[in-house]
Amino acid sequence: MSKPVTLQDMANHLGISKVSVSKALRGKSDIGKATTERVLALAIELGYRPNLLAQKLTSKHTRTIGLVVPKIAHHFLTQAIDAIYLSANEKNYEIVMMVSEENAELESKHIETLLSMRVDGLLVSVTEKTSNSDIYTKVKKSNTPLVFFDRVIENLGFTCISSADRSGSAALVKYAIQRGYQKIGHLGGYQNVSIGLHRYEGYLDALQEHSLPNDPNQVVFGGFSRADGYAGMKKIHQLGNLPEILFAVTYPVALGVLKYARENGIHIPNDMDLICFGSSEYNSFISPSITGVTPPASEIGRLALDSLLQQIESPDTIAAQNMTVAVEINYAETCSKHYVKGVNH
Amino acid sequence: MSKPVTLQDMANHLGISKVSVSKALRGKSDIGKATTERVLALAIELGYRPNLLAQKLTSKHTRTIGLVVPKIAHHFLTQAIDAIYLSANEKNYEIVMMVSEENAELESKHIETLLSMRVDGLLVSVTEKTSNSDIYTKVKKSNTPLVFFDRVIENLGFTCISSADRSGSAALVKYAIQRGYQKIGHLGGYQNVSIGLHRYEGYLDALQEHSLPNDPNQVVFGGFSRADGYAGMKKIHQLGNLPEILFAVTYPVALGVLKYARENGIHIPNDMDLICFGSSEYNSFISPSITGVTPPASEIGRLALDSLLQQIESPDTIAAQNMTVAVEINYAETCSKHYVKGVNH
DNA sequence: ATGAAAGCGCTAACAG
DNA sequence: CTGTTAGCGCTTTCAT
Repeated sequence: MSKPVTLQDMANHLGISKVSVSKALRGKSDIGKATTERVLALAIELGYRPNLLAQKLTSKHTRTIGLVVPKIAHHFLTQAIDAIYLSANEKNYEIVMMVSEENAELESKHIETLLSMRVDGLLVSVTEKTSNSDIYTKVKKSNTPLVFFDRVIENLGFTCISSADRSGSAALVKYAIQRGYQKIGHLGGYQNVSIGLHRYEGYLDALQEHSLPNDPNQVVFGGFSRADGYAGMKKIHQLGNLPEILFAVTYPVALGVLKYARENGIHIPNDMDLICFGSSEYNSFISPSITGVTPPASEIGRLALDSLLQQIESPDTIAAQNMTVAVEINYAETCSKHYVKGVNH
Repeated sequence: MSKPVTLQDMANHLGISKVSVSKALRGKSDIGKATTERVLALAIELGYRPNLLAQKLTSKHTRTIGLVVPKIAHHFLTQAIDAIYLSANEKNYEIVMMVSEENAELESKHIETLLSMRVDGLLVSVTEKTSNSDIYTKVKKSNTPLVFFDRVIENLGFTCISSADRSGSAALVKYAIQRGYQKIGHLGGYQNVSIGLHRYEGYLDALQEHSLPNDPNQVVFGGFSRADGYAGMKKIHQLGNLPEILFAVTYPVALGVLKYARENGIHIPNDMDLICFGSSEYNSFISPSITGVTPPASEIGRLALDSLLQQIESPDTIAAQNMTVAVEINYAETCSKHYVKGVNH
């Protein structure tokens, strides 16, 4: 194992001190031009590679930011992560990503590790089950800036960047109502998770605004995965009395609904129609393609990073600003059964 | 900014030396039980968090492995990455992932950075365009173990783990032939990329085995994305003379074909049929769902990591073993037009 | 323009 | 059982 070349090695070669080598390498103006050039040449010749660990140990900032996500095989997150990496790269920050696998304990452990690595800041999207916020208290104590994105925890004193879950859901459901649907069901997410709660609230807002009854029998809560959608739809089916249209809390949940429906002879959109919060890059290929509201994942990722960097680089500016990013309805094959004059797009 | 607690801080508090604190924290047996407990208690009280940078600088291994991928929003890679993270976590290694964005220069830069971080090993899937292998020569010189996975570069002396691109493609195309298709086209990938080349070779193998002519007019090469599939299909269409079935080098390419076909009144599978290498978790929802061959992404990820860790942990064992993982045909709606007795599954 | 000294936080080696 | 010394590779400060 050929040991990596160090500053001292180069200093020995050139018969100068390692301090001079260090300075030359960093182009400090107080080193002779000739010396600088000799150093640079030798560095290339020897394949010198600075030891980032040592550098970071020395300097007070690490230019590293920690990213914690519940999983990566998830359309929204994948896109957001992509944007974060891209953006970080431009700004010369390194990202260390850890995956919590929807496991709250692992999430804590990862955050601890990241703090131990002395990251300059943290970007986190919480698990479905995070309830205990001890770890976040620790983060606060450590004085490390943190920004929540997508699945956020409010009121902990950290910036939260998420999609306009409530107003977006309301807009979507209102659209369905205008389209002529009256009996609207909801397959909701866990209510202790921000997106679960807010999307449900938006659903209620829309019903209320149009003075439609809120029938608890038309609402089932569960998780955010395809399996949850399947199970939820099963419940609704077994209750008898299908809604005219069902609002699913996420795209995977909607797919689960589609699957259950297909297997049980429920025709979508004829027997029951479907809308959801979220989408997929493959939506236009899916049959029926699902009308829904799409959160701007990349933008959320980028905003979260920007906000974090701002907090890192100018810690004295104003405190945490929450931010909500508008969503857009994207029209597809579902939710188009009832044509209503003037509302068709 | 409250400075993090250090060993020295704790030593001062307790009136002992920092070495004792360090030992106590790590449960070394040569420290008194009483002292150990006092240290542990204080550590919790003060919220001591070891500085990983310092630890890693000291110890010769960092238990960190670098992962370089061309992008993350890609079904296969997403799954493989997932498996790698999961597996690494179990084995107590940290993953530092960097995204090359299909950019060879960025790829080199990332690898340099990772080497500077003194990762114990590297896992890389190369970009579509990687041609210059200088950086890999440097990696060799640095004596850092590296394993290529999925998109690999052979003959550089590194272990390569990939799916059985050639035999899998051949098997798929042979299946189509048995099914009765004769005029088989190919939308191939760049031939300087391992998967592009091998899948094309497999296609040729199948034709040859069945003594079918290899008509260059039925083959178009390009990239691996949906846009490439769209463009490729356009070319084939403009050539007139559609194949009976088209073998697409990747799933996204197949989707591009689907899109072009839909927009141009070509009905799949009636006017032309389609098969591809790869799949998506959404395939069963897509219309028509595409018959193809699915590489075991998770397994490849896991194998790559295992192989790397083995090289890291016992460097003296035998050299790089390439490995190819068998793929399975997954039957869907395409490639089922010609029913042939005894071949239907 | 150059370098000696000190220190970042931690651990290994050796003494006592 | 506990502590001293030395050093990981680098940078900052302060002489020269």
